[in-house]
Amino acid sequence: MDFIEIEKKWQKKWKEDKIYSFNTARRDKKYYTLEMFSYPSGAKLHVGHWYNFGPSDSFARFKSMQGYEVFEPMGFDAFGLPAENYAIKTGIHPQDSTLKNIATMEHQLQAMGGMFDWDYEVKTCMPDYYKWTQWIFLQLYKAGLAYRKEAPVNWCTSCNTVLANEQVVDGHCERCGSQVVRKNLTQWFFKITAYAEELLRDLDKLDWPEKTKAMQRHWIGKSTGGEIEFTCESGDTFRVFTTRADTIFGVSYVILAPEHPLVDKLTTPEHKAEVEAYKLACSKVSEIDRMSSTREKTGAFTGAYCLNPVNGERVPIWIGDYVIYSYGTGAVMGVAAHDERDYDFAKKYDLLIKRVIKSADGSCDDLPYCEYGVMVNSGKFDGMTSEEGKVAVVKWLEESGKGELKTNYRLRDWLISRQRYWGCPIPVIHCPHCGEVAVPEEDLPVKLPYNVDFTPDGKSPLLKSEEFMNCTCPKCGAPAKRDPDTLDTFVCSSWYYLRYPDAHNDKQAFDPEIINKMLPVDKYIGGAEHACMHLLYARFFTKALRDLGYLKFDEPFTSLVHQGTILGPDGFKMSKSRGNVVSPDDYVSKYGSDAFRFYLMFGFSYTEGGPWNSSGIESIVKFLERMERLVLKIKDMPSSSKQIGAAEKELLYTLNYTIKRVTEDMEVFSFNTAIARIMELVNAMYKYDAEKEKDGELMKDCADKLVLLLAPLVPHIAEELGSVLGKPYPIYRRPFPKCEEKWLVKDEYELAVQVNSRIKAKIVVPVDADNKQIEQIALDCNAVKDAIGAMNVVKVIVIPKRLVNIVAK
RNA sequence: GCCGAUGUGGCGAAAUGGCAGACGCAAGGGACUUAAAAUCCCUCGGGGGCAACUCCGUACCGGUUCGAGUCCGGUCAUCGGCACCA
Repeated sequence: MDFIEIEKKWQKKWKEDKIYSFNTARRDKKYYTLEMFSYPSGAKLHVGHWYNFGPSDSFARFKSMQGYEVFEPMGFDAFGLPAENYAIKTGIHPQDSTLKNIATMEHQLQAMGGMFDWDYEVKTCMPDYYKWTQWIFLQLYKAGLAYRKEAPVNWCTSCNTVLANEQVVDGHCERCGSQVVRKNLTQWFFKITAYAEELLRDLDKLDWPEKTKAMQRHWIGKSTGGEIEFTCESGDTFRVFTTRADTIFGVSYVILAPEHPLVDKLTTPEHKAEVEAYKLACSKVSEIDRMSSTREKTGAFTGAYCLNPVNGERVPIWIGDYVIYSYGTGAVMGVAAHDERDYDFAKKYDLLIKRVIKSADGSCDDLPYCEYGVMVNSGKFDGMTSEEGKVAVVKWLEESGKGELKTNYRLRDWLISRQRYWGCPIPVIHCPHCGEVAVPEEDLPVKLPYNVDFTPDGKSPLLKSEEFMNCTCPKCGAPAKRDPDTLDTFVCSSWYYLRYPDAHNDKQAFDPEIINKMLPVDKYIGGAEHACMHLLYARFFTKALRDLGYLKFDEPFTSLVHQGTILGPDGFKMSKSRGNVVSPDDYVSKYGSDAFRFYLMFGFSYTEGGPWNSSGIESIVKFLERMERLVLKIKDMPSSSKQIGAAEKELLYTLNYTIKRVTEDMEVFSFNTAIARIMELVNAMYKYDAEKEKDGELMKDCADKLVLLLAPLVPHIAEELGSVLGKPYPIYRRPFPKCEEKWLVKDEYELAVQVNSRIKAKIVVPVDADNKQIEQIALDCNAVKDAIGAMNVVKVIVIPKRLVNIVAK
């Protein structure tokens, strides 16, 4: 069989017959399978795309054969930084390169032979899509979920431009090598923190990998404690967040983040120079480095003091880079005796270390003592446990308005504005009279202009486009300016799954009636690297749009699977710079798309991935040919039938066992074991074929079922074989074989007998034997008797279907 | 650094706490063939033994259990994420 030829043949026919069109009349049987859409940064599909889409498509076909009306759309996440950088380097416009890449990828995806329904394709960079991205932004804006505030960006002083984290290498600009600093700009945010609690709580109802849920939980980072107000000698106040209010009598100093707005005000003239120098140094250190717990703690004294609200002690105010402005209140109290970091800091700068917690049993007197214990040197709280004290202290402070119990989240609001060209324009107008004004919905989309100078020179590229920037205020009609920033591409990808089922609606982002039937997504498949960002943002969008009345469900993705990563043959992540990139095209053109996806499914554990190794693909081709020879041979057999004997029973057992296991394995994306079972079936059929007398009818039934089992995995080959056998077309609409349990029932089975956990014998027992009988058969066995010898049997453990373990001494 | 994961033959990998290595690849041997390819059959973790058999073996150290690749504690190594790559 020429795989390449039959793939062409069936793809042509499938396309002509439009067999993969989603049947909207069967929405009640819908199964929405979604693969994370691709980013068209390279011109071609890479192995990772194949590994995501090929097996997922096989899963979708499996669901289809189970009677579901499968919805499997495809599209492109088309805005983003790489296209812009490519343009800066080559002069090719991002729109041109992106659309060209998309065209190539569409072509390749079609050659893959997936059951994607292209009628629902979306491309996020097209106005008919981003119009609705802007509309959603406006809905969130009107609901108070989008706002502006100052936030730091990576800034290259030489290129005079904002840099993405990936463009910063060891604190220096990847393009020109100069030092990168952090600089504050006014930026747009989505208030995802308003949903922190629900985003955390609803994780419990999702069928997602536990590790992904754990990562989101940590990312959201809920902690309960108290917010406590300190008053400075200058009269200014600030708040600290602490989970250990029980240690407050031991405060040795407080630390503000270097970016804290009070710093400039509080710093005394004699400390000004030192503080300024320290702030500058901090602006050059990345946040990841700042959070490192092994890095030496540094700080600078402001010269100012505040008062400890519980005992009026005079406390020095420092700044230090281990305090992050965006987390909590951007200020912490330092309790040197009971916190590692604070202890190191106090030792280094020779600050007060005062013990206020003792271990409950007095067993540990070393400092720092970071465990819970009993309060001492704490006035009226002496003797109270930490657990009680951390609440009691805050409640006491609450009476004087100086404290409150508070739940804090590590989760920060989502920074969505980018000072870049290739993204979705933000639909806001800045009017000198009216201030911030939302673009009226009827004026959407705010189109991204084509002719824009996007070379980096310190300004948002759109700022340099007169045609784009100048407009009139929708409220007062005065000349006004558009917002020059574009949206983070994660905004575009946070709702595409809502657009797919109603992709061509030009009146609305989506028809609520349709999507409330089509969503949530039943199976979402994509990389684990999205665990915290994309997957959290999409959940946030769903919840926000639900609260705005558009959606009737709480979560976008009921069930989630992460495919693993295919690494280069050297075991490292594929990258051009390493030169270890494997191109799927070479294999696909040589062996065909079926063989290639079959190999991807057989050679790796789907959720693990691993280093690429091409040696197995030839063997896959051999297997497919061996299977084909068998089917064709059976086709020409006489249809004689015969009394069911031992050989037939064995074949029927293997057939039905295979069906059962393949069904279970496909359900959980265990493609490699499903294929292993199918290989066993083929081996069993060959074995039966060697019998002198055989049942032609049985063989034909086996062959038909074999082809059906293979249909999701190698769709073109199965379609061809199905057609050769004279079976109905298309094969993916035929029911998946069902296991007939009666053939799995055996009269007896073998199990192992251990003596002191070492296998000594194999015994055969009747299938209905109870534990007592099994025990007796085991003890009667000669090999077991020899092994026990003169010892006494202490205990016999019988695990039916598994083994017997005899404990003897 | 923090968070999450992974570690099993020469290789890809299987194993609801129950016979480690299913299914394949590679390798070796054999059949068919004038020959080759293709195909088919057998062997295939390591040590010891003529053999029956026996000992060791799932990164490393320890623990729980009749029984641990699997559970618990610790160590090492590798990978993913850490908020402007997506």
